[in-house]
Amino acid sequence: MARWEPDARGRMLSAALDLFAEKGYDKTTAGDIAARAGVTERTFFRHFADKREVLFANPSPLDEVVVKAIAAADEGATPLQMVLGGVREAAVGIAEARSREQAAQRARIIEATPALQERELLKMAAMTTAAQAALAERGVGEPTAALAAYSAVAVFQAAFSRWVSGETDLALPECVDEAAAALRSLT
Amino acid sequence: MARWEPDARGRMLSAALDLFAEKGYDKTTAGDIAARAGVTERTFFRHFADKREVLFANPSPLDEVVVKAIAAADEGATPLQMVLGGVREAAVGIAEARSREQAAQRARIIEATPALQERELLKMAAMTTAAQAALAERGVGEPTAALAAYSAVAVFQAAFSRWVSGETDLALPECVDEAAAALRSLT
DNA sequence: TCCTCCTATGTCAGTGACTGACATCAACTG
DNA sequence: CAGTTGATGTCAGTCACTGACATAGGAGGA
Repeated sequence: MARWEPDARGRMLSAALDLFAEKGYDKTTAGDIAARAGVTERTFFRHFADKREVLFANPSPLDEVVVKAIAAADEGATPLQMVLGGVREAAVGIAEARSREQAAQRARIIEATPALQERELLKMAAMTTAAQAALAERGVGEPTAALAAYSAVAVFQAAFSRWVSGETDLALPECVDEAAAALRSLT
Repeated sequence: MARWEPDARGRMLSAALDLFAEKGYDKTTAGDIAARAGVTERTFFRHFADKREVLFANPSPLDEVVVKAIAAADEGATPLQMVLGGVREAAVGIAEARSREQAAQRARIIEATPALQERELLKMAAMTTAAQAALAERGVGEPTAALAAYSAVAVFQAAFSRWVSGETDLALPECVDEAAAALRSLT
């Protein structure tokens, strides 16, 4: 028999979600999460760099997915198409990992907490920077790369918030397509 | 004679800048800043909501400037022109309040510290949201308002980073014009 | 002039996020 | 079977921040 119950990380992940939904992020201490997961606070901080990260821990970070997709994109594609393709794949990954309801609950928690919004913005900025670098790798020049990355991330955010809102029956990747079309129709 | 030296806030502001530049943000405690300014830590937190805010405390927040400019914009202007006008005025305000060297030092500190990047992103997001709302007030419809606000803020960021980089002799407002032109030339 | 309220600050105790150092012990490895 | 490893526990410590209460100039009125 193992010395400890397996999957401490998974238990902490769901304990955190539950507690944040029950009491709110601010009123939940790291110790609360650890206790519900049956570990100590110290163990919590060994798995997550800080309390916020428990909400942003992804098995396959979006940056990586986007970067790989850009590297693998068709030669003939425009820069914007390359990033949008990457963003779409990230969307597929998210939809596989979480149900819409789970994503919505997470979004509600983040929306209620400025500290979490900051972290989300940082992740999005990281995605933008990564996409920009990946475009550069493909030979895209500088004003274009930045703008394309920035716009595609904007599309992703718009699509995600629409998907989560429940105003549409579309799946997340289709929401990305829809938002990308909206972007095109502005030029 | 006054009970305390006047302008405690101003002293804390410059003490913070100095210490961050000397030792770095992380190794500077709120108590250090307070001590150098000749006040107590408690007083520091009465003036600034948190340690990061000391770097983001603006006499006239950018949001307000942008919102006012959008409200006062010409009837005939396009949404993007309205926001760009607001962003340009914000640029004028910044250039009046700080020298380029001061802005560059601040930018260096922020760039070295993820926690500060998060806060900056939050401020930019707030500016975007405010601009979006101001556009709505002027009757601009929804997909357009969001995109225009988002793009104009992107222009602002590009302009600011170019101004601070020292690669150009242009003043900040002219950098905004330049970045806006670059945006136009993409469509 | 004296009294009173107001305001900016000081003082102090407390909570919670995180960190470093060290101990423990099942499981693996040879 | 002895040694090593890895995930965890334990504990003490630092620092960001907060609430409650005390203090004393200064402004304004009686």
